[in-house]
Amino acid sequence: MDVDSSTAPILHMDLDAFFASVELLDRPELVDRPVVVAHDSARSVVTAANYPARKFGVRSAIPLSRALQLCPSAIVLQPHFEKYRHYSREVMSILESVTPLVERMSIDEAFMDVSGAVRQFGSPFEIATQIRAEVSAQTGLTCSIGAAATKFVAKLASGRAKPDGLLVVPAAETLEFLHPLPVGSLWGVGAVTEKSLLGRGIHTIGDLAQTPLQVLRRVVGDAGGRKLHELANGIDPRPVTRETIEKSIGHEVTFEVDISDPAILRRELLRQSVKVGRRLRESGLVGRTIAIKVRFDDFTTIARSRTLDEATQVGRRIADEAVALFEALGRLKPVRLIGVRVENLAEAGSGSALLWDEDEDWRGAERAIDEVEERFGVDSIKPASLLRPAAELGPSKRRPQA
DNA sequence: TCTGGGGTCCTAGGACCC
DNA sequence: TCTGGGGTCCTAGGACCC
Repeated sequence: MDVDSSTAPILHMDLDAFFASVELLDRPELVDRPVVVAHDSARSVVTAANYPARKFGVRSAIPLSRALQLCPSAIVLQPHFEKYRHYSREVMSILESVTPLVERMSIDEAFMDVSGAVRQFGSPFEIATQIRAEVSAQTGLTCSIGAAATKFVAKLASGRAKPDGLLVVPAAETLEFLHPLPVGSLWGVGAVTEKSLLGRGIHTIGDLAQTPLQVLRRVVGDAGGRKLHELANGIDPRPVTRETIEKSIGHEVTFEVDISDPAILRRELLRQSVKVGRRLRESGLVGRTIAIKVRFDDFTTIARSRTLDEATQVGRRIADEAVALFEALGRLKPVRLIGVRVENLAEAGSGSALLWDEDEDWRGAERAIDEVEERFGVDSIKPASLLRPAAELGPSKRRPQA
């Protein structure tokens, strides 16, 4: 193929239906059948769907119950995140064998800037072709790659190439490629923004490019307006950069049934705080702001946070703050979701901080929680399962594993 | 149909300082 | 006595992404 990709050195690689594809490596007999990856629970949502399932309108993030209505014959497989991390690492190291300039966006996506690799490996088109072949040979997975002059055009291009495709958008063809696309496909335009843009007669990225900046600012705010205006005109100066330090670490849980007992909610906050503390220590980080999030049965959601004088990585300290924030809420509606997050992160040792070693009393308690989790699984100390005797669970939602 | 869990970024208002 | 503007930090809420 004769494509001039010399002006399209930014690549965006996206693994196709990643979680579902990994599961299907072990279940090749199911590849042509609709398959959905989701936790087997009343309130779970689809985390991945293969292409046969998508034909029925099944997409990730829709409720599993809805997915099974759309496609009653769908086979539901449980997720295995450790496996996904393994395959992700393998694919990322293929990318890094071409250039160190790899920016991981998520477990299944990455940007690369191959400007510095063309002398050794050939044009961006040739590099992308090699990567796709290598990924397939080494993992059995397919991926799609977009190549363009900027990150967000490369990302749009990989989306258009799916599944198992490659699309090059030379710099000179950027606007021609961009302008017919619907506004909703633009990065940063979600359901809410899309609706208000459509309401103003702005349907395509081309429409957006012609909309005065002031109008956009009114719709999506100062920063958002400027961003949208630039993107619609093909401008995106963000460079591909390697990993940066995390900004927050948190955990949250949606209960299978709404919870009103504050003792159960406090215990869940404690469990999550311990996990957050452990992750902070593993990353060598401390955090100064402790935040909780509570979602009620009517789906309204509130957040409360407090910034400490001294950063911490100790589960007990996090739990003390989280529980205090929770207690200050007073009487509550039944709770659907609760979560803990630590923000304002810094490297441990970079300033005044309460470190793990200084809080020995708590070690025993953290170890006890670890042991329970290890022996009985995380679910066994999740409030929902404690509240729901097996008899109440009703007929299993699990599909026959054909 | 009834909405996960991991995050990032932006806005707006108030406190406080100069 | 009243009034200012800029800057920074903190908190709450919400849109968005994968």
